[in-house]
Amino acid sequence: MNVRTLCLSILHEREASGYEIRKMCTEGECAYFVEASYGSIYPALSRLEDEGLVTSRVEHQDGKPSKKIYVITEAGRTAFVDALCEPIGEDVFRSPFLMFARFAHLLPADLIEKRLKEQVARLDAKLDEISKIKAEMDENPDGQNPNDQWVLRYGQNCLTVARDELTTHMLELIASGRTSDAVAHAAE
Amino acid sequence: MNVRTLCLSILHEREASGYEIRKMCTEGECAYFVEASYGSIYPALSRLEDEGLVTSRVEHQDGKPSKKIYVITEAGRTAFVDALCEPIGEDVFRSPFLMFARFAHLLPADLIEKRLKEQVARLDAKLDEISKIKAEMDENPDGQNPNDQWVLRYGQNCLTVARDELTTHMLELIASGRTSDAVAHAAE
DNA sequence: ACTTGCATGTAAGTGGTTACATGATTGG
DNA sequence: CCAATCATGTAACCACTTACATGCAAGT
Repeated sequence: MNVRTLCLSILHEREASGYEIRKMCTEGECAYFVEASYGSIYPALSRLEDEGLVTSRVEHQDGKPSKKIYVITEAGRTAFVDALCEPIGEDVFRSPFLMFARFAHLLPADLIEKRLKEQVARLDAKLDEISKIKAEMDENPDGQNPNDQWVLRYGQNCLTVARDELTTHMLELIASGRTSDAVAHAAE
Repeated sequence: MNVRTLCLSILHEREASGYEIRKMCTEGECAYFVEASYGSIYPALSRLEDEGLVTSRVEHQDGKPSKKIYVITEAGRTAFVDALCEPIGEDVFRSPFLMFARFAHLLPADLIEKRLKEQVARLDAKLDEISKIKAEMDENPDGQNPNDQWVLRYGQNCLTVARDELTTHMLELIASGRTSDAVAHAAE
């Protein structure tokens, strides 16, 4: 899932500027399974333009800086569908949290508790975001991507079990941690 | 979760060679949430040695090439615990599969079905691996990491919902796809 | 004869991120 | 007055992957 294909996927649905694409990645409907920074989006877009997969036009706005709006071409649509037909790459799940959990017993119990609560909060925040997007989609269901609901529900369910796992089994991890006595002792 | 910390985490539990560390990442108990290649492990280990966080000894074997076994030092253990105390980085979930699902309606129904089955198979394979590791741990429960069970269950539950989501809602995605008639029509 | 597994390592390439440079406008 | 939002872009850097180089032994 390179940024190039990501841009094509967004432009497949609507025209957009680099700035808008970035926003969609961090806040939009697919925020929880893709991400990209300006430093990768802008070069990707100009490369796509060189290859004729998108075209651009500059739109002047008053009060705001002008923006460069990219539109996908027929060649771009074809290239995107071709990319989708390729075998699907492996999903990547890299979890600093699980690394922490695996070695929690080395740390003081109160730190473990703090980190676990932070993790729950993070999952809740993501779940809230998905709910918000779902609500928005219910409000104006005009000609939108038919599978967005499907993807959103998938994410919601995965995040929900993760959250539930965490809350119901928190205490076990905390209990594995060091008491403040043991930590003080180790420090001697 | 850089490879450096990954190496420290493994060496914290047992001494190992670069080759063995690689195997643990691809097959071992944490295979489903970390990964690393030789090209990153070997340089990381020699850098760790330069910094005095690990030491190494060469072990000659007959019939097999000699191996360089790395052992963590006290400084290494401290550095690792210090790293664990840092705020936990965000979990990364990059999903080419969800990108595919989101745009499945652009593709022929039979291709969608094929890809979905592949994805189920992949999830099943990962679940099998976890079960196998769990079984191994039940067989010889000698002084092993107390939180491995916790992490394994977490992964198992997350993968299981993903699998169940997929199997129960497969047909919706397939139905959104193009019939072979429509595809033939589009090709004209 | 060929592949697989064991074992170490390097060099080139990739696919990004972070930080910087720039600048106008709005809101607190 | 400062921060944030809108908006584009580049350059330096980073962490990692892929492919290559090497070699021996056991299994198929």
